[in-house]
Amino acid sequence: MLDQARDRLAANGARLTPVRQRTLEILLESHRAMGAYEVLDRLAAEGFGRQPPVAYRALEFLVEHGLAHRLQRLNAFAACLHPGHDHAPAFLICRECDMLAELPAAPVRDALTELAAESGFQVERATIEALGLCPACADAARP
Amino acid sequence: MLDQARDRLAANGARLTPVRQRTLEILLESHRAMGAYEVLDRLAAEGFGRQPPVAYRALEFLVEHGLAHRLQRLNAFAACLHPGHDHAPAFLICRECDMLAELPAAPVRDALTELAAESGFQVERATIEALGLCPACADAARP
DNA sequence: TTTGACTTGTTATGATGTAACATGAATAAG
DNA sequence: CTTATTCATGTTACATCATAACAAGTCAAA
Repeated sequence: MLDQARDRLAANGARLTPVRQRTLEILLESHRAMGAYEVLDRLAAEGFGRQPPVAYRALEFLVEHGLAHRLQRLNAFAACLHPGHDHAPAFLICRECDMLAELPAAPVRDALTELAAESGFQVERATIEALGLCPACADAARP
Repeated sequence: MLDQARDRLAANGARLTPVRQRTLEILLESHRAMGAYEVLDRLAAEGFGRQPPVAYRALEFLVEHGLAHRLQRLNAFAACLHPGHDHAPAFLICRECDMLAELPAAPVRDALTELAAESGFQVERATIEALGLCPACADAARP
């Protein structure tokens, strides 16, 4: 896995330095979603730097090169535009103006639940969010 | 909209107090995704408390009662289990053990992109994450 | 009208993330 | 080989997001 990673990086002119490699190893070994500070603790314990940017930079690098993923958690709020029905919509968030749209996403959600069930995973809550351009900002961006 | 909200709450034995109502109004007026501290600034400027819990409590209340949504952002990392193909999988995250699974989600993603396109929204990146129980933890939970 | 549940506010702290700068290592140009 | 340049790593300091624990006030019902 590491050799494979090194090759991919070399092809892109990027290097798998010690911190980066160790960071990747830590993620691979854990097989879990890890917070940046958890990774940082491990790195620091092994003699690497103990300040947040050390971990964040290594992680960002791995994500940039397709060797790791960044997962999500809570961070912003918006009024529900269609209260009343028990709904769990998908969100469209404009990266320019932060405009928010809610999309009925029951089919998408059901597909996901079913797909997960095939591997024995019980979905309790699903997050479906898209980042992109709303019609207005897409128009404004066009010449 | 507010009357409707008040009715819904009354039916549940919950009250739309001034802070809560104003918080909902702020979200509704903005039509955007807002950070909790942004909401807090508005509340404080209007004579409500100026400490974080004031906003977080009101927001949490609205979310609990289906009047607002909580959106997401970056917060955790995991090794990519299938590097190489240009892929943007869905994630299954076990809430018990943080185990992570990647699911090929191209169909789900395409459905979302198409659905969004119907309202003129251009999807650039989509986040599909499910929280629930992995098979092992589901077994452990069973008696 | 007093009890008890709930609401609002506070202080304090924890958790997450980034900007800006100094130093050191690797690579490429001469 | 040596120098110049780029890239990596580490630091300090700070910005942003979130919650725990407690005190005081409000409201409805017994």
